[in-house]
Amino acid sequence: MKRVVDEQQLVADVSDQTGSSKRLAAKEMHAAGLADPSFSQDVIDWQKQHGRHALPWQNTRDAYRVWLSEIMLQQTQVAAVIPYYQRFLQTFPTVDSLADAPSEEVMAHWSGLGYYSRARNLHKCAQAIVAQHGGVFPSDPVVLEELPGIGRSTAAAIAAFSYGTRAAILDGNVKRVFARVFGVERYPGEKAIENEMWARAVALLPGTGVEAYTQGLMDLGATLCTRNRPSCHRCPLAQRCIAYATARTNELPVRKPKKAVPEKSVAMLLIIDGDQIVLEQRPDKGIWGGLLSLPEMDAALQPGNADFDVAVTRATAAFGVPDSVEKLMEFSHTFTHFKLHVTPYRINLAHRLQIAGQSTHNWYPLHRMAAAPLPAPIKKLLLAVFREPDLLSE
DNA sequence: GAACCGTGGCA
DNA sequence: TTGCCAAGGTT
Repeated sequence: MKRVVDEQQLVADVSDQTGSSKRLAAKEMHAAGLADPSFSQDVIDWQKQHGRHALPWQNTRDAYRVWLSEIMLQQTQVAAVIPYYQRFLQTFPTVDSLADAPSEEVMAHWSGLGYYSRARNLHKCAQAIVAQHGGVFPSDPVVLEELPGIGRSTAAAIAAFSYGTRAAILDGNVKRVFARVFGVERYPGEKAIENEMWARAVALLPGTGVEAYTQGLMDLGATLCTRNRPSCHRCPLAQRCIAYATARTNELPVRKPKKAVPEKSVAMLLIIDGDQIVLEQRPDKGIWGGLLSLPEMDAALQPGNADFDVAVTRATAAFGVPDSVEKLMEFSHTFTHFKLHVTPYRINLAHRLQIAGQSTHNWYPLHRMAAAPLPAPIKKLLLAVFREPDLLSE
């Protein structure tokens, strides 16, 4: 009798999009009938036979390696991560070595991978593991989730792969698989839909074998249940998939509602003296946070304009007297949420000042560009200027 | 809830 | 070429 009451309460909890009863609701969903042991069994059987078993971060229970891979793989595809993961691990083989490393070296090893707050949080997290956990990653996802850069899904993945802890992930792969299998008709980014998916993720967990199950869900999403042209004929879940049964794999999951992206413009200065160039440290907040980049200027200023000359003089004052200013080829870089137009100027100095600039601006030798913690498009620009300076002149 | 935070690949 | 997307987390 009480069970019936609980289930009715559960329905209320699930439809209630606010409040702190989400996880309780997720557990209750199990009793409500979302559980289905054959689901996890099908995933596990498929993973063992057809899943991926040779990725660089697999076949280990070293929580440091698992953690590193999970952070790198956030919003990033496997193929892009592999070379970064291998270089990173070679330089920082243990959590202690990473915790002790200088920030600039950590950022340099992340340069080009994007979402740089991940690298800063990674460094902070390594130091927290050493300082607060004796250098050992916790096996409890609730404890892991307290660490910087680790959310609910990443905590579960680390705990499952490192320690076999029975915890549910909910990443882009799982959302896509669930949206199709269960015929979810609304955008999975919506909070209510995401809560519903978390409830399913928890209810569908296997009693044992959470490692193969978790890896299987990821592998299904990455190799069969892809965004375009999914390979349903090879999918172990096809016979229970609503999208497949109704020929709607192309419509599910529902796409994120798109919005117009704003555009910004900026001028960047290549202040050059011999084989050295001025770089500035960007603040942690904002785009390219924590990386080195070029000094910037208002893009509205144009050469020949007096204000332009004033701005250039001011920007270079700490480093020397400008001799020539040459406009280089403009380029654009599109981010997830805005488009940036860049006008680079090459400035040669007539007189290099000996005094050091502020600590945020420093001379860098050109031969160190490739190893510097620079944003990808800026590194590309500087390497191009260094190798083929004439190609970029206007 | 919504905005913010990168980059490279691919259709 | 442009648009869309990929093993999310933080503010």
